[in-house]
Amino acid sequence: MRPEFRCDCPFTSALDVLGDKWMLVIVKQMLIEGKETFKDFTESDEAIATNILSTKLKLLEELGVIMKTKRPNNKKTNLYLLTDKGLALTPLLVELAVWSDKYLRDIHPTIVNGEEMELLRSDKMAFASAIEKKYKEKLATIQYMQ
Amino acid sequence: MRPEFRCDCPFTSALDVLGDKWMLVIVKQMLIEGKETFKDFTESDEAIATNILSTKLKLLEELGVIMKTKRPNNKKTNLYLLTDKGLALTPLLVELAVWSDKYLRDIHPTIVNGEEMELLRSDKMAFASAIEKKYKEKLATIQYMQ
DNA sequence: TTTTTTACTTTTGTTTCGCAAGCAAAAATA
DNA sequence: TATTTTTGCTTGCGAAACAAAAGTAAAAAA
Repeated sequence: MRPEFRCDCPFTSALDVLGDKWMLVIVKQMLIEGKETFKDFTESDEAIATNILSTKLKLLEELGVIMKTKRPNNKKTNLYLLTDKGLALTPLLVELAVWSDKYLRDIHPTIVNGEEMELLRSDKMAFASAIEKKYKEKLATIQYMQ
Repeated sequence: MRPEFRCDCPFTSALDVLGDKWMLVIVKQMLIEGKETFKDFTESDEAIATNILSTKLKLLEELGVIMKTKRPNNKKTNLYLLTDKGLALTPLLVELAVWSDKYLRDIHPTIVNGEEMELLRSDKMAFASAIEKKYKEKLATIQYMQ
């Protein structure tokens, strides 16, 4: 796997890999919404098509952003879990949300605005740490093939 | 202009607007590489096609991320400058570079690795502040139609 | 006055996206 | 045990986005 990088710029190279409509949305669904199975993703608000989901999950796995595994007692359902490389995208996702919160409300007034946005506004690093910690605890708790 | 948002999630909404191959690359070229004119962009490492460049510049302007203006003594050449909304993308760009630096080198070894990466690694917020400050100083210095 | 530069648009592919349908294996149910 | 449902895909096809090449028109430079 070599996603054909445009040049040697670190900014651009990240976008060569993540810069599309779906890659970071899938990571967000795993990190924030706890989605783990193919089914989980298809039932999302964002309504991703199954062929695209399939393609992107493969890409994310090849990149090492997610791992594909199973629960010990289920041979059918695949479990998709974030790796360290995937979890390291948390600060990036947080910056996306911070920018949306500040600058997108004028053209998209229905962006969610609940209590959970308070911590994001007052201390984005604490917000990032909290969701990272939560995900790591989950990884330590659930059973899956390693 | 209403870029058809998939849902009310702040993460996803940012990606509805910025999640493609070019939007953030153009912002980066302005912020980091000082590109200001159509010509400047066409001469980039990333080699954007002129039709796409034209479309994306329009989109960025409609979004309020950039402004299109001219120098007082030149009726031909357009000047593209970042607005506050565009400058506010600095922390996001910095996170992209931080992640590339840490996690993309194994599959893309020629990513630039000069002295400027040191500050990024040791203090990313200082790095972000430095480039934001530099851009603001430039805005205060150059002449353009307001 | 002619040439060059700048900022595009147009044309014509090609690739990616995305809906709908289909399918096979595993799991759940009767 | 047999049948139905669930899960995780793949396939086919139309639509949209992307991209290379060429063309254009106005301004600036020579």
